[in-house]
Amino acid sequence: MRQSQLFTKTRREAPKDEVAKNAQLLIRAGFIHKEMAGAYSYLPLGLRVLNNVQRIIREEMNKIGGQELALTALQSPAVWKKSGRWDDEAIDVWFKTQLKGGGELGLGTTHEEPLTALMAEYVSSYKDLPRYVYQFQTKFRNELRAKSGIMRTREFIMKDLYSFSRSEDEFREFYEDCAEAYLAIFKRAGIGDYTFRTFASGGSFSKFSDEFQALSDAGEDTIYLHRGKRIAVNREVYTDGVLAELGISKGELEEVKAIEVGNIFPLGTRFSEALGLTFKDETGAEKPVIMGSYGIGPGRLMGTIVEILADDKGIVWPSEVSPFPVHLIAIAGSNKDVRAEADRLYDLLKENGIEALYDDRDIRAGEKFADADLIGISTRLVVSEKTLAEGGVEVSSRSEGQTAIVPDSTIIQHLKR
RNA sequence: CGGGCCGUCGUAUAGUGGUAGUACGCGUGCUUUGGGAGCACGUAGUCCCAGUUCGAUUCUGGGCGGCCCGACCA
Repeated sequence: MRQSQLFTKTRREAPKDEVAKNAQLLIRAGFIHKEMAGAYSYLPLGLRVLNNVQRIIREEMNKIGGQELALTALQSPAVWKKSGRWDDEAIDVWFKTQLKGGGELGLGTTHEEPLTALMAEYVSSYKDLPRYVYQFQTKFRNELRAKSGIMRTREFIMKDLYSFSRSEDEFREFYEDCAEAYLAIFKRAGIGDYTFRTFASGGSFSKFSDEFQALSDAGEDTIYLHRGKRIAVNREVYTDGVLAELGISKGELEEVKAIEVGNIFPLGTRFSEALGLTFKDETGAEKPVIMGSYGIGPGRLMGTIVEILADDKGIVWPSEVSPFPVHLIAIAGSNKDVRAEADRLYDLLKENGIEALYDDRDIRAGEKFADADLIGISTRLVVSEKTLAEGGVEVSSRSEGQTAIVPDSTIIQHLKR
């Protein structure tokens, strides 16, 4: 896309009401727009990143047998009353409203109840299991305090997958598969080196759960980390008993701040029993389905990437999530040859299926470079009088910085490598 | 929900009980053109409602909104 046509603009300064690095940079670069506290719109560049994050997650979920669907955000109280979670005592972040004709309605905070009820219509035999179902859905949570930019908002998209298994062993097997898939996701999203599977509390549903914690001072959580063994423990379950179980001791652990980018946990039969999701086993006995729940917030993951990888000049997107694979910059001034060569290159990239953000604007070089650094597209191509004279294109990566002149006859090969 | 701080052009800031200033942005023109250019002219603002006052952007009260710390966070 031609940058001259992009409706967003970069800003030199961050708005004073944002302190979080992720929000400051994403707003300055034109990726997001704050509508109100805890609610951000995604602008063209931001949406492209969000879609890339979701694509990675979708691919990895499909690999382990996930089936995608989309449940509604509007929630009927009926199913929640069955599980006892309609009560504000049970879930205090409900956004509730009324129908015109009378009757209550909730905006989904999570989707265990409706999906369990839905599955009950289709699952009746052991032959119908196991099943793994997920969605990307907007969640609404009336947080007392939204904070940290896009990390903790009142409206956000969540990938939530639910597993439906016949036995504890079958559940366990998928649980571990999913943990592996999560690590693959965070690796592809560029924060693999910083992200650790972390032993955590199971809250009200089970004894334990696993969080995926990305090391960052911007994090809300404190974890105790054994880097060598890549084992981590959330502070909330940092007890001698847990450490003994994991075979580690306090002395070998470091205390670090981290962002929870994913969480997987067993649900047992808590919801299947409440909502009548059962199956008949081989002997004809009726049994409740064993469930698990697996969440990742794509928006929070996007914010985490910014928090961890950004430098003093701006955002640094890993190639798989970069809004465009290539940022093509023309330093033309009034030189028509440079302009023509940049146009030609832009078309060439397009013909080869490489989408570029093409900075064809009539502004000075310094401003283009500053904007490119801020926006953070992973690969930069520069065309100028200098590169024209050298018979090539200047290529550099946002993360590493060094530049190289690549002959324009081999540029496509070079980029596809 | 407890505590604290804060609302001034689009953005960031200064200032005042009596005509609201600066920078960036935006517009026009000329010059400039590989790291956020220069000059000139122009554009645009005191969150809302009361109260005090001759007069409130400034003081007082209320409202709305925002941020931070804590609590909370399947």
